[in-house]
Amino acid sequence: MCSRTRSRTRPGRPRSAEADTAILEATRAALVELGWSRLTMGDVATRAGVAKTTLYRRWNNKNELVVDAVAVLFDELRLPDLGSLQADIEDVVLQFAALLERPETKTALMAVVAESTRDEPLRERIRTSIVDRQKRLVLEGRQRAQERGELPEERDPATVEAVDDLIFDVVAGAVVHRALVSAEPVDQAWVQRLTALMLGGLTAAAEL
Amino acid sequence: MCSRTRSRTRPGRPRSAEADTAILEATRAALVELGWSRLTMGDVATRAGVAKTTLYRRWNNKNELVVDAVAVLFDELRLPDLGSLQADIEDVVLQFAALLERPETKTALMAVVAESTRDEPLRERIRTSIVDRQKRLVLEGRQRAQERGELPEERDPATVEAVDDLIFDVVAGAVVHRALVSAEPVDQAWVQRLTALMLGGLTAAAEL
Amino acid sequence: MCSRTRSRTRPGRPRSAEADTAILEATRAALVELGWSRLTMGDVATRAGVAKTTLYRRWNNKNELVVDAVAVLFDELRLPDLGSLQADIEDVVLQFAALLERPETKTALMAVVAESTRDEPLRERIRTSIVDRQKRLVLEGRQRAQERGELPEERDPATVEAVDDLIFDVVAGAVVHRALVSAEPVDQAWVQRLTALMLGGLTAAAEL
Amino acid sequence: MCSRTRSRTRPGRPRSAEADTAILEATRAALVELGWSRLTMGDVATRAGVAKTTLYRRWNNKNELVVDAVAVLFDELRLPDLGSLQADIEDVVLQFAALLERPETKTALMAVVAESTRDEPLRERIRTSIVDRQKRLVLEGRQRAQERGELPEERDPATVEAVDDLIFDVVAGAVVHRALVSAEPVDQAWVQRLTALMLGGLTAAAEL
DNA sequence: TACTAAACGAGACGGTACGTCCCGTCTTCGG
DNA sequence: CCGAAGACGGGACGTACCGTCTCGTTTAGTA
Repeated sequence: MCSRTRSRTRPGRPRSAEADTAILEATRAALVELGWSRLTMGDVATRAGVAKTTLYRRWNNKNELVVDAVAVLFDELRLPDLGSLQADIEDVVLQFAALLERPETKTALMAVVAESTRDEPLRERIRTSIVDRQKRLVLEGRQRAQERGELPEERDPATVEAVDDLIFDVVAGAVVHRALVSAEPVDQAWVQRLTALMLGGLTAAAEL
Repeated sequence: MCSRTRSRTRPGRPRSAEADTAILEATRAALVELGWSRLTMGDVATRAGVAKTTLYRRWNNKNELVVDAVAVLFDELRLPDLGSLQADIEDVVLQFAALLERPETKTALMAVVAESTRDEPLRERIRTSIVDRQKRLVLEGRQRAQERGELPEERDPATVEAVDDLIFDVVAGAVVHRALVSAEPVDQAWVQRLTALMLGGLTAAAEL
Repeated sequence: MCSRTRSRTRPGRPRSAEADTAILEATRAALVELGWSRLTMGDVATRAGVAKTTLYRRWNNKNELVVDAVAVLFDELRLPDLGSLQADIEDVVLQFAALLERPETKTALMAVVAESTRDEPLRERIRTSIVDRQKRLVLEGRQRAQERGELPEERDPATVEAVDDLIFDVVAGAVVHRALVSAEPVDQAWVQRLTALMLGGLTAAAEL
Repeated sequence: MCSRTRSRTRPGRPRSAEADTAILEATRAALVELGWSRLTMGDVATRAGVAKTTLYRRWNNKNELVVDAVAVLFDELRLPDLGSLQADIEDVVLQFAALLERPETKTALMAVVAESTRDEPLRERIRTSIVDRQKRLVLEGRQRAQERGELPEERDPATVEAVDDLIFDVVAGAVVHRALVSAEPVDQAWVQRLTALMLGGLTAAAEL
């Protein structure tokens, strides 16, 4: 009945919380300096002042470690309230672009996604640690826009979710593609065009 | 007669053309079976019935080899003429999605893009071998739509190019993101929504 | 009354005697199954149902543990009284050979001796736990033979000790070398030859 | 018919002979400094200016490497001709004792013998590389002694071999046991006693 | 009966070496 | 000069144990 039942305190020496944070910080530092492919577990361990075994006790491989190390950066994204949906979106897209410019994300993100095509647990970890967590931005933005009357209310919840997902893929995908594949700057002008295209599409679709 | 002749037929044994195609095929086969990260140069050489030296004589490293092996697949994309822009786009997007579903592209594409963030020559090779070659689809589609009157004529060439680039990043980015990051199916329904969003946005923008 | 009492019964929980015997038994079992080099402290601890800490509280390292685990086996050697020195020696040599055939001694003995060449405390432990304890057999045998008149009395105690030591090294060394280095069977015929050689040499020497 | 049939010249780059000798020398140096148990493959490779893989390409493990490194030292043993069998034996036993005192053999020999109890290929390697090669000393000694008339001729070849083997085990075993187990000096006095014991035994046995 | 102090199990820790895999280069021979 | 074969120096991998440590939990004798 009381909560003491489940795994009160595990026997043995508890894991060091300091080690966790030191490792994640070291991983980000190594990503900045070396990039994904030159990052090694041994180097991360040395930077963190930790034994290699301590890394492997917590993460099965380099990919999962890097996902966790990078995931936290995405939580910094904030949807501002600048008065209009267009402005809010432009701001958060620029935040996202700035994040993708950081060397620790730029190289790591694509690499783990590439690996995830062959690694189901990794894909799941990416989804829960990064993707799903950032969908909140789309959800928030749409809800606020509807309250403001900038977007029409859509009743069918399945349609709502489908549109949210579409927006997420379009915005995130376009920014990533622009930044990493096309290797062109994600500047204010481009962001304005992207946002206009998308909002135009949304309202046009709603009027049908 | 002049000294240029030596470049016409160099002395010694000429390079085997068969080796080239065997290597690229072997690379694709290895990608299918092993994925990017487990693919090794030695394995490709063995599959191709070729010595490792022969690989390195033609490509500097694994990344460039894989780009060349995969690039040719993208040339299969064709913009059909189904009568309406909407239908044409939906068709080519589905072709692109099918291409991304193939294991040899799925795993390789993101990986080389990831590497390219730290490797300028590789980025250049990706751009010329893959990216720029596929922009033709956007160009073709827009021109044909304008001829049909489905899209308004835009006079300023800089704007034209900017919009073409935007469309390319949006469509390619969205599909890639949907397929590889969100790991959701790129099915007819989703493609219709994407196309509608985009065309809606384009016409809305043009009316301003 | 005086402060020496604290050494009689130390405060705190006393060490478990069961643990001691369980550990030594587990060590022998592990030697049988795995041999010296694959035996690990963690494995012994698990077999004994004991924590690794408990091992290290009692023995400084693997070598000392193994010496203690094996030493007790040597105490089983008994010099029988079969009526003649030749017969007595043959019997005890065969006992010794049988002991060396057991997998827990075969693999462990040479290994700890090898380690002892670089580890003075270990050498001392081997000497006191094994070597010196078995010299009793030579001493007993010689004394009994002299009482029986099978060997002449030697007066000089230094010579006596030197000869005892020589016999010990010759017999033990020959058996070990035959069994482990030459890897030939220590059978009745060989033991007879060895014993005859030695007794012949001893009487020949005494006649000089 | 011609000798070219068997493996004339294998394809590919041939193995470096310099690497072989450098590795064996480095192994002996490491044995001197570190002893058997602290010797590591990586360290040997570094000393030899060679990659670890080069070691593993030639030897399966540390044990086999050490056997080969040490074996050559035993070939230095020479049976001198000092006029009498007793003197010859004493001399070669002292050579053997001196060899066993060298740090590279002292620690390594027992260790590989210990390992060989669980490793049949290793035992075979020890036998062919070391043991059988040194039996020549016994053979030579006996033959010369018979020519000189110091030992009676024995006709039965099986008996001859059995006695040769016995002598080998007795002498080698006694010296090793004295030096490494008893850890007492193998000095002139002790060697004289050992030789006398053995020769006495041999002649006594022959007279029966 | 409670206190105290050591022993206990469990298991995380920093560290070292392992033996393997692959890299990209080189050295040989034969075509 | 090309190509196969394969050895080379190098570097990272992920694993296995080492011997130590830090927990919370017994288990005595003592107060």
